[in-house]
Amino acid sequence: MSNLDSLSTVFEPELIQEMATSGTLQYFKEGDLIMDYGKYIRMMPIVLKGTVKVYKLDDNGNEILLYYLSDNESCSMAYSCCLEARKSEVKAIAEDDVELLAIPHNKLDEWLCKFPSWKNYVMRSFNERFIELLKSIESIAFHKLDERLIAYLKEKQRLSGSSVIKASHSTIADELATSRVVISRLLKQLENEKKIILYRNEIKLMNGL
Amino acid sequence: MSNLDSLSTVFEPELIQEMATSGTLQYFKEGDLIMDYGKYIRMMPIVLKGTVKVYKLDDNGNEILLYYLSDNESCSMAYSCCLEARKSEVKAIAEDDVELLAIPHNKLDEWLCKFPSWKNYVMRSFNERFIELLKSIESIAFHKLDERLIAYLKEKQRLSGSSVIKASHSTIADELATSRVVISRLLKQLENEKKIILYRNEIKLMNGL
DNA sequence: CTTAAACTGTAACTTATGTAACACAACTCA
DNA sequence: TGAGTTGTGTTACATAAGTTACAGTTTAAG
Repeated sequence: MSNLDSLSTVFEPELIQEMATSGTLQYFKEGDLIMDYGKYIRMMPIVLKGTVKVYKLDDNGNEILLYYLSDNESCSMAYSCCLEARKSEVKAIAEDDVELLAIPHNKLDEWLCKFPSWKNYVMRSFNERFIELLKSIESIAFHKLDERLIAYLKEKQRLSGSSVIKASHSTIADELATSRVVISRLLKQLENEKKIILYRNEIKLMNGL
Repeated sequence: MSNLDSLSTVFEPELIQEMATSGTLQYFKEGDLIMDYGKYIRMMPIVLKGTVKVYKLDDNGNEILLYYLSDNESCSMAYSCCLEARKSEVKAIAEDDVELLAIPHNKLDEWLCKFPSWKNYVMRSFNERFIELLKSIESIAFHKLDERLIAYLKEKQRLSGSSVIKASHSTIADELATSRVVISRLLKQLENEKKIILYRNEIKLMNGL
C-alpha cells in the first residue's frame, strides 16, 4: 500500500502497518457525495489525496460550507460520531478526485491507548476543526460578504495551487449561503477594481487581490 | 469533597477519587473572568455549579458569544489547548456564581487509557462543543436577528430557570454581536406583540414567546 | 442544426441592519 | 442633594444584502 507513504511523517511504522491491514482505501471522483446528512458513520476517513468540502444544513434546507479537508487531514466530527454511533450532522463532497483511508470504528478506540502518535493525531484534528469552525463563525459574524468572497477565492487558490478558479457564480453563492445575484454583483465589482477577471465558469485572480 | 457528588453519575468511583486528590476546586463570582484570550491553559475545567459563558474575539476586537457551559460540562477547546500547551482562542466569564473542578493537564492523558468513562466523557464533550458551534453557525448564517434574539432569551430562561431575564439591552447586543439600538428596537417590537414585557435591566418572557 | 439548459449582467425595489444623535428616566455615590 | 453614569426610547438616515425580473450568451443535448 504505497499510498500510505505520506502518513509516515505522522504515524509510527507499526501503526501504518495496522492501518494498511484494517483500513480501506476509497476513491471518489470530483463531485461525488462522500457523506450525507443523517447517515450513520462507521468509518473515520483520513484524506490522502485531493480535497473534501464539508457542509452543514439547517432546518430550512439552507447549506453552508464549513471547511475543507486536504492532505492527511481528517474530520473529527466523523470521529466522535463513530464512537457513539451517531448520525452525521454534515455532508461531505469531493472537491476534486479524492483518495481516502477509512479506519473502522473499533480501531479508533484501540489505537488511542496503543499508539501515542494516533492519540496526538486525533487531538490535533479535533483542535484544527475547532479552529476552522471558529474561523467560519468569525467570518460570518464579523465580515461582510465582499471580504468573505475574497477570502473564499484565496482559499480556493491555495488549495488548488492555481490562480484560475473554476466555479460558477451560483456554486459560489451556495457555498457562501447567499444568492447568485449578490455574488455576480460583488464579482463584477472586484473585476472593476482590476482584482480579478471574469470568464464563464472561471475567475482569474490578479496579483492585486 | 462532597462537591464532586454530581460527577458520580458520569465517572467510576476510582476516577472520582483521583479527581479529588489531583484536581482543584475553583470558585468564581458572577462576572469574573475565568479564562482570557491568549493565556496559556494548564488545566481543564469541569463546571460543577453555575454557568460559564464562552466568547470568541476577532481581529478587529469584536466579540461574540459561542455557547454556555453548565452542570458537568467542560470546554473541549481547553482540553486540546492543554495537550499542546497552546494559547486560548476564547474567553470565559462566569454568568453567575460558578464552582469548577480544574484537572491538571498531565492527568488528562493518563486517564484517557486508564478510565473508559473519562475517555467517553472527553469524546462526548468534544462532540457537544462541535454541535454547539454548528448551532452558532446555523444561527448566525441563516437566522435573522429577531429569531436569534428570541432563541437567546429562551436559552437564558432555560439556564436560569426563570422567566425574568436580568440583562441590559447593551449586554444582549454585545453577546449577539450587534448594536444596542438594534436590540432595543427588536425588544420593543416583541413587547408590542405581547411576547415580552420590558423593565429596566429586566425582561419578562410571556407564554406566547 | 435546433432547442433547452446553464451561466452571466443588470436594473429596480424591499428589507434588515448599522450608525449617529438626542431626550429623558433611573440609578449611584460622593 | 446634586452630578455623573447607565439604561432606554426614538428619529432619521446610510448601506449591505436579499428578491424579482428579464435579456443576452454560451454550452449541452437531442
